[in-house]
Amino acid sequence: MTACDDRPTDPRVLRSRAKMIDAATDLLIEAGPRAVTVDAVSERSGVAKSTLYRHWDSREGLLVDVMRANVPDIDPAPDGLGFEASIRHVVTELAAMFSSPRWRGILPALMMLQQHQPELAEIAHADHQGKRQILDAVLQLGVAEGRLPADIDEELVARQLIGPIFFAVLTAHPDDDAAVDRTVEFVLERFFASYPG
Amino acid sequence: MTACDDRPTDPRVLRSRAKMIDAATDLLIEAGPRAVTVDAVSERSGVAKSTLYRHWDSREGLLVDVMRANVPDIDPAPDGLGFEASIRHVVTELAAMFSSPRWRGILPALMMLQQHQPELAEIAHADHQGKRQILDAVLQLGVAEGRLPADIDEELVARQLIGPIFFAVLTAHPDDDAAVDRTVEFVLERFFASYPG
DNA sequence: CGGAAACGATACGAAACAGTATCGTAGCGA
DNA sequence: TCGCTACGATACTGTTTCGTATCGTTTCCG
Repeated sequence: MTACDDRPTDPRVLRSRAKMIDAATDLLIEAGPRAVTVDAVSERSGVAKSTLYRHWDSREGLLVDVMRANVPDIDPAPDGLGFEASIRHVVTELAAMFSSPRWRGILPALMMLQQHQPELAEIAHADHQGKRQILDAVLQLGVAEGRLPADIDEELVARQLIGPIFFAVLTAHPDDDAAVDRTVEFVLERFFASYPG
Repeated sequence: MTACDDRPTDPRVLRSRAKMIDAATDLLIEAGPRAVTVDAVSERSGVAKSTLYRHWDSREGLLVDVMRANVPDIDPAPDGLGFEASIRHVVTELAAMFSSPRWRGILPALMMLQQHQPELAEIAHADHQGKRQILDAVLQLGVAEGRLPADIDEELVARQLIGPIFFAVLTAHPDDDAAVDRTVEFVLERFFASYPG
């Protein structure tokens, strides 16, 4: 008997929960958080409203789990790849994450809602930290290889690498996917130019 | 008799309009766009609901004008300042804009709402273009001074300069104002390092 | 197979919200 | 001062939305 095994294993629970989160996610992407109403989620998912309230005690709670379920993961850089290839890998991975239509549709809502909902702010912050950890590992690899100064400020470098891509995604027209690719190339080019090997 | 002088000059119109936009702005900043309801704006502003519908034909229209009224202006770089001082000026100005509590409270809402409201997307785009024009002028000054290559891609450089600041504002904790300042310094430092004079 | 738990369907209440309508009042400008 | 226009107050309709309650049915799991 394992401790803390309070995860639901009943397939009925998992099924209905997944259906509702999927429906809510679709609504969120299609028409924004305003469209994620209890009735709309119930209708779209085919799950009864009463069931929804058996899983969450309010609409807010559902929205929190919708965000949690959609925060994307990225692959950390494989071991033994070397600094330059590793950082290329991570930045490219991050750019792909930001460019994915799914996350593009959700991220702005998360950025806004987190302002007035501490629970969502935590999710956003945890996501941020998770990605930072992966990037920091690569930067430390750069230090170990003597390519980066030992006293490098990882936070500032992270902003320098991710900021332009983040900015491009939130401002560029949705059809202009090439913009992000160009930005990635430019960012990396300038990064290596300023920390020459 | 000037043509196209259809701007309302009646002080009553200007007064009530300003009151409503102010109230709506406060609500938007305090609790997000969901809180900007017709009744709430009416109550908070002290202006009757019927008057609100004399000015706008829907809640959406009001929200559009709220955004329009709050898009911040920045000072363009003064003439004769030279390239390096000019770009410092513009980037600092942009950072101050992003850091202002007012715009910090509104920008995320604009970023989100623009996804499903073309009118707001236009406002965001026009704002972006306006700032870009100011920055581009400074970059062209750099080209004229021989500090930047003539074939410089202004869009990419703009993202490089603004992206990290934008990112810092939307992710950093609201109380950490110093983070933006550090980012500005770092961005400029690296910019001048990679385009040495 | 049989009990327990989850689900579906639906109805319901209360409040919020958008938008309309009416009418008397107040303020502006000519 | 006088007419026109904007405004305030308020009531009202219809819809949306949240959240609760009930009860018969299905589904899982031991």
